[in-house]
Amino acid sequence: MPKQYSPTESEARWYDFWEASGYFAASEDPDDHRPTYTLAIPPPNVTGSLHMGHACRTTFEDVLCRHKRMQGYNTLWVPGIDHAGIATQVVVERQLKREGLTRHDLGREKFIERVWQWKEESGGRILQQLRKMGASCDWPRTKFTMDPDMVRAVREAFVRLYEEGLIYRDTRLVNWDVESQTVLSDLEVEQEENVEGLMFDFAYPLADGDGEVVVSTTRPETMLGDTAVAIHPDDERYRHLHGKYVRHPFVDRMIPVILDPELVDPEFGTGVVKVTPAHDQNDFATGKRHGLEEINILELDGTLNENGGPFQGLERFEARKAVENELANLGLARGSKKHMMTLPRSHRSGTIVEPMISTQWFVKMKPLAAPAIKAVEDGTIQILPPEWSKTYFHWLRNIQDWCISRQLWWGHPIPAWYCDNCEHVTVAREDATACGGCGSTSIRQDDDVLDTWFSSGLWPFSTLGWPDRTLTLSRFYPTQDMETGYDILFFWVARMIMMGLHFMGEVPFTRVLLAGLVTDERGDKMSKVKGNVVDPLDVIYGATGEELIDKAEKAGAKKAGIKYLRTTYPDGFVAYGADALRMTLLSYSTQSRRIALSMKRIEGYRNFANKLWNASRYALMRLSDSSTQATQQCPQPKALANRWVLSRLYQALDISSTGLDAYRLDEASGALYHFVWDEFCDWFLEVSKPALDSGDAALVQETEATLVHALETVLRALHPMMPHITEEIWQRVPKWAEAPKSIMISRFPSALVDAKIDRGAERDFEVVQAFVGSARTIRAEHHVPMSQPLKIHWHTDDEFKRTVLEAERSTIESLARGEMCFEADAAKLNDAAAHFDNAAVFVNPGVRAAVPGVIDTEKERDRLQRELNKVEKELGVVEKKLGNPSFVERAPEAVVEKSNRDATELREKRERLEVALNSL
RNA sequence: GGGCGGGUAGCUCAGUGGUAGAGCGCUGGCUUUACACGCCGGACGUCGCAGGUUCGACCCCUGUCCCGCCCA
Repeated sequence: MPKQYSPTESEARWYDFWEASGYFAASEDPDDHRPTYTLAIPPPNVTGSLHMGHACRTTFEDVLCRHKRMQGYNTLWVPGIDHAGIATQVVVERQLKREGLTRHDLGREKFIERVWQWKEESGGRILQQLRKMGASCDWPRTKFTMDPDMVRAVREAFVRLYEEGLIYRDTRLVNWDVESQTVLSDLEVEQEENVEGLMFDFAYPLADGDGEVVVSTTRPETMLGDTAVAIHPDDERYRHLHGKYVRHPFVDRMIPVILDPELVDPEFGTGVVKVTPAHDQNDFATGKRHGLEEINILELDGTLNENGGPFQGLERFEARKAVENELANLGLARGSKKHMMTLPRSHRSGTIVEPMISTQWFVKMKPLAAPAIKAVEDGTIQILPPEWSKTYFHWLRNIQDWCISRQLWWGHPIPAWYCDNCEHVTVAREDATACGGCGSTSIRQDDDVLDTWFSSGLWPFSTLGWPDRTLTLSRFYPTQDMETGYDILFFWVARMIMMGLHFMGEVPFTRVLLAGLVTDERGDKMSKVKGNVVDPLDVIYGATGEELIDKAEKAGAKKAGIKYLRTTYPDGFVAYGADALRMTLLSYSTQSRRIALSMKRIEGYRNFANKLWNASRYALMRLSDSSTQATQQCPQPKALANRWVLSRLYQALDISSTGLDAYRLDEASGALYHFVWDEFCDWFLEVSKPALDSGDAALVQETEATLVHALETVLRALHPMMPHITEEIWQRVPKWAEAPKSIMISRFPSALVDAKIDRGAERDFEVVQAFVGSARTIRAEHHVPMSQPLKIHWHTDDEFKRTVLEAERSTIESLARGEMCFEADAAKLNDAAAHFDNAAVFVNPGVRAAVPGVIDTEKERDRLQRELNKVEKELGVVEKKLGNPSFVERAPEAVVEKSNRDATELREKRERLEVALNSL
């Protein structure tokens, strides 16, 4: 085994081995009666390429699946990809653009063919990348949301909802993306806040006689669609306008003055509001209340239509300018001022969204939402972290109907056909050939496709065979955990719950785990433009600084982004490996919403992997000449260090299991990390050296048994988190005869068995650790080289401690590099200076020692003074507490008792230190 | 405007009603034959601010200021 663990080759080798061995596959065997554990992957976009968000989710999900699998569950992790409507269409359109073509040049059919072709070639690359993370998905079951069986599920869902009256077609004000030329759901619109805009004032002349009313708007061009001006009914200033009309200056239209207490805030602006029902949410509602005409002024591409009068054909922002100028020419402009506002932008294209009147398909949400609310209220579904339940409830309780049609070509076509001869709309599972109303064959299918999230909403059951009642479905549905980012709680999670309850009559999963968003080290969102995207594959395989910059530039990073990259990662990354990345991401997996990924932290876990590797090297070297094998039963050693390490091992396993069960993967991984490094390596391996060299056959045997058991066990416990390196090592560990072929199908170490926690051993070993620690401090402070052994004169009045220290003498002498010498006469240590030449002293609870021949008086004085200060400070706190009568009266007895013990111990220590200081 | 989350060591983050923790960084030393991706030491925090509850608060409550996110 080489000195350094190199992950790259090893990870690939073991991954291939697992996959080829079929270990990722869930069992369909009817005689397999193991409980099931199912987790459906949040299907990444087919256009996607692995980013830290995926890496993070994949790691959590893989840990959960591997853990359950090792615990004996028939585990199914369903992989898949999402067709991602707009995102994909945009990618392919961009390709066409490079060839000088648009999708219209190809036509719908050819275009869709082209998308499929692209999907076959490069789509789904992300699934290969998930493998690099170690994902143990059941790959042969991979689903694509446009696969034929998914199409069937989507159609079934649509038709059923339609038949139940939950899907309807209606004219609404929708969010129109003029660039992508499609409607967007409310969730797909982002609000850009605090944009400085211009509030423009202009006057409408009264139709009869003199006078005018002044209105304000940030979108002057919309006045072309105004069909009313509104005032508050109680506004005395405008009482004279009741029942009057104003004249539109550009189009021949009389506009009524209406009274509306809901729309108008008399305090705001002039107290008069222009009403454009076809292009503003509030105005639309107002229009409905007053029966106003809805005049659409825009073409689908954002230019003005025939209702724009003289402005027809202008692009919307040009039209804005032109309207302003023309109003000024007519003397109707009344000035403008800066105004902070919020702009609605398209999630995808980034363009400013226009509210437009349009006929679209909707899903009635209230009836679907009610059971979904209940499921979380009554605990059928648990959301973690629990704070998110509030957000979930708030959204569902105020839910609006869901606009599901999209004016795209790529997606699930809406299974609705319109008849040329009658009004009937035919909605059918199979492609319709004739009108369901009049039988005419002159029908055409709806041009639109469904919102991508419509198919994703069915994911937990469509992937298992629905609408057929398959065995797979009955066996693996409902799934258990749904792990995903909180950013799609509404988009996806809530909709899956609603759809699952509606179509399956059962929740799709019982627990929702919401992970935070991965950001760069500064806490900024990763974005290609900012150049701060850390590619998980670069972390796994390494990349030079130039490669990082090159990649960022190609992705369109701005100068500042490149600069950030250059200064933050000048040397790029070495190959840290997937296991190190996984551990890092796990260590962040807390309640926090932000995961500011730090490269140094990844390096730390890479070092941990190496530590584990070298500890194993040591263990295997030491075992090489012996027949010792790992056993499934815990050995029963006699030596203190052996008993201690096993006790600590099972303690760590307990914490780790508790963490896993509570989805606190940071705690689960942390417990094992600290056990391996701080206890197994730093103490146990060091103690094992003299033990294995002792020549005492019994001691050697039990130490070997303990060593291999602890190593083999902790490897299994670590496997869900660091699958590759644990397999690499585990394969080399000598094991019991019927050991499985892979660690990933071995049994997860069961946590706590009380008998294995050895309190006595832990307490005794702590005495040893304290003694060794003190001796080491003296050596370090006085710069005594390792080549110079210490002589440690010690004394204790505590029989137990004396027994322990005597028994562990050889261990301590080896660890501290010194010779222990018990002084029966305690007085000698009280006045160490008189009895030992140039002695440094240390004080442990109940134990004192003098180390002659090392002293540098100044340094010793410093060290003792520092220690004394610390003791006095602590003692001050404790004494103050004990001096408070209400504390003694009211605090729990155990707390008071402990304080008393602490005080006694501290006083003794203070006294010893003072004596030592004075004798210097 | 409403809601949610966060403000703890230089940095990134844990944390508990009973004397503040980790990793990295900093710092002193060390070829201790598993590991320098290491070992042994050391320094470093009035736990955002102000009140309150409590014998005791970083932790609970109220207010307040910053930062971030979501919704309108």
